[in-house]
Amino acid sequence: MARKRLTREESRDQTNQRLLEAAAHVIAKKGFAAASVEDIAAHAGYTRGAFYSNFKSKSDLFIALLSQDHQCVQQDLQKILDAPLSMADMQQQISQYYVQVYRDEKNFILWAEARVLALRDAKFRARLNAYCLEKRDDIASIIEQFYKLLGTEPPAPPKDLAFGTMALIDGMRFFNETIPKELPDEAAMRTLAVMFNATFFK
Amino acid sequence: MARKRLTREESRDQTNQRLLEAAAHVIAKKGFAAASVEDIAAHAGYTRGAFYSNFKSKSDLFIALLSQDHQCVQQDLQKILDAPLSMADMQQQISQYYVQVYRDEKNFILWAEARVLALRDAKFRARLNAYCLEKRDDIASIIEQFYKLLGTEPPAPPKDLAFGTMALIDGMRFFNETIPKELPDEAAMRTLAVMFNATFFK
DNA sequence: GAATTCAGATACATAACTGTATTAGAGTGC
DNA sequence: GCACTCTAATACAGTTATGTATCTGAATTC
Repeated sequence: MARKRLTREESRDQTNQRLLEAAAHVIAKKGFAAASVEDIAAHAGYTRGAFYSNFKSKSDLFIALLSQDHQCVQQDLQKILDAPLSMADMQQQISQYYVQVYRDEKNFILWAEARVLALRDAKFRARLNAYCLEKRDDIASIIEQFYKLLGTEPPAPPKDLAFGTMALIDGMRFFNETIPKELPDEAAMRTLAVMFNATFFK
Repeated sequence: MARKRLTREESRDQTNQRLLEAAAHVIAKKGFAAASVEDIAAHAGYTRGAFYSNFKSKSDLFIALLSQDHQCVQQDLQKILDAPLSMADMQQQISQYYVQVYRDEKNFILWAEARVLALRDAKFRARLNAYCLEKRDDIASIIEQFYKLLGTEPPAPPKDLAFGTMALIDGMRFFNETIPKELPDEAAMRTLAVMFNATFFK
């Protein structure tokens, strides 16, 4: 099993990526504030030296992490959104969205953490708001497209309805994550479907 | 201005209350993890000694704080919920609920923080879930009452619809709090009204 | 009013984290 | 293969937190 000798750039990228992965893990587990730079570096198999040589600060790293995840998710979602829309799959699209926005529990926790951070930290808030608005606009454009197809007027500005959609999805996901016994997957999905059907097909 | 001489119990209660208020302030400002016991005690005008003589730990204090706020909010909400229901005020009740669940920004942040903590800490989760279910059941019972009045079947189990209601309200509040420019109060309320009307009056 | 008890202050012993400055060692270019 | 340049390790100095153990003074009890 000959290990390839890495060039500087490859090696640096590898370290960078490992630090990001470690950060995702440690932050999801302990929370952003409680996750020390040392923790993260050690979990990636490095020391603090490596950390500071790759990132300016812990915030910096977290933003890089979120940014990477956001790009990744947006790409996946784009596929859903790009598919030509028929009224029948609206509902299916929504549940697909629900499933895909946060790929797994870890990512969900990461973004929940980030949102809370954003309440306090203006720099974070600016970043997250940008991502949030990207998503909102994507969804708003689906909604517009949908009502054009339907030939009727939307019951509220599409952008606001998009916020509503995101709010509902995020909120239900939260309950589903913290009280799965009371709100299992199927119940969450069914309720989402009922509420979205009602508001969009009314 | 003669200051009343306090009995031991009065004095202790006062300290306790001051620590709780200080904690609310400091935790909302810095976050639970970053708020040190020293911070909190100092902000209340005491030293750490006072803190440890009143609470077992920081978690302990936070739970006491949340518990107190929950009781308080539940009382207020009970008044809304106890008012006899007519179909016409359903919508008004909901926007009143929206306004009252978190009395101000500070409380909103506190609960957001708590929810994230709950994702990691089982003890916290148990507490918050209990509060959450109390609210859900209150809302579910309004919904039931409402459909009885209407003489029709609800489109989904009232308890699930209640989760949906809470999810939507919390989620919208979050956007309204972090991107007020994009989702001002009126837009948030109007969208909530549209979505709730659709699902409940469909 | 002396003895006691309890709230809260102070002192202490540790532990952990931060960021920088310096150093070692492995890629790179001539 | 020698000088150089970068990545990551190490050493260091300083800060901030934790919880306990002990002490003090004001309330309480008799």
